[in-house]
Amino acid sequence: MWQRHQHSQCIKEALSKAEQICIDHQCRLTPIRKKVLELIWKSHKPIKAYDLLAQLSSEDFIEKPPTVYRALEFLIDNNLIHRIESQNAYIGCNTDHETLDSKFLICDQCNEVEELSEPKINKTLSEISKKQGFIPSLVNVEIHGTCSQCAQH
Amino acid sequence: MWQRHQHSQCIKEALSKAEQICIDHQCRLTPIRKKVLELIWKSHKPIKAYDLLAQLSSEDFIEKPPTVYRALEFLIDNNLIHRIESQNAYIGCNTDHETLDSKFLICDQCNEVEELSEPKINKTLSEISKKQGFIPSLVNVEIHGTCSQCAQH
DNA sequence: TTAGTAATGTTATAGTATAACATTACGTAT
DNA sequence: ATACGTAATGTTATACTATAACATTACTAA
Ligand SMILES: [Zn+2]
Ligand SMILES: [Zn+2]
Ligand SMILES: [Zn+2]
Ligand SMILES: [Zn+2]
Repeated sequence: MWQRHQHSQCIKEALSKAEQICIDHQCRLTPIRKKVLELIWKSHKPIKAYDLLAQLSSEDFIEKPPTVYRALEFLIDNNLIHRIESQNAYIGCNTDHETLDSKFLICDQCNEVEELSEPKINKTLSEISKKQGFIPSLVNVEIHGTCSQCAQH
Repeated sequence: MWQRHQHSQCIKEALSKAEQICIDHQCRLTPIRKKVLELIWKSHKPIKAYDLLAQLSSEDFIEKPPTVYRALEFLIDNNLIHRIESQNAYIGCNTDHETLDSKFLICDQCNEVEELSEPKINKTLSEISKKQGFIPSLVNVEIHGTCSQCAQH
């Protein structure tokens, strides 16, 4: 799914994107929010709220559930991360969003997740919604299966 | 989303479909499973596991979580119901499935849910998966928004 | 029968998330 | 600088969702 890559670069980019978005949205990337975002970006696999909690507590951060859930909520609201509904887990956002949508390929073998940004999906879904007189505000697509890496082995 | 209709008909159809599927799949629609399916079909809104539990306990059924979760698992495995991931809730299946997919329009106003069966969605998603070398096994689509009924008011 | 499997009963606990209220930090107007 | 309002975090408690593990019962088919 992902070629091996300098992953620290991903984190750096995610953080600077976050800084920019916070400027645009007039909100603050506080230490907790930043730390949670970093932890989430440590891999391309979804991470669970209580795993984040555990990692936070091993550093100098408060380790109570509301802390991490608030940070997650903030990051989700600003499209910096997404929730993988089928796993109760969270992953960094890898695309730019014009609409509220999150669309993923989820490998059930290696558990890596890739975000899809094909406008064609949104277009198809939006057309079908309209045909039913339904006005969509938020789209979530989760496709489980086997990624190309895992399929080769 | 739904025209007013004789809803008892929905339940009847759901039950007879379930009977048939159990014959085909060589499994049993036991009293508990049947009761849970009926309770789910009482509306076109998703229902939560613990709400089912409460309703079961008011009748002569055992009211422990494993009971209802087992019934839900059975019904899901046989494509008789689906789980709405964004709500931790369950709803009756309204379509015939060739593949493992569940696709829904979810009205955030009235909370009614309509299952989509457009093959076009599956086709689009499957094409895009393939382009990435991804082999899909299960698709979940949840579109939140406002249904046509609610949009008129 | 009887053995094997499927389904359910039962107890306990794991895992996920939020309510409610107190406190602190920050931005801004005076 | 001070005071004020708001945003963010701290804290405690609890609600909500789901499964593990093992015992018992029901069904099926030699
Ligand atoms: Zn994204
Ligand atoms: Zn994989
Ligand atoms: Zn269905
Ligand atoms: Zn509606």
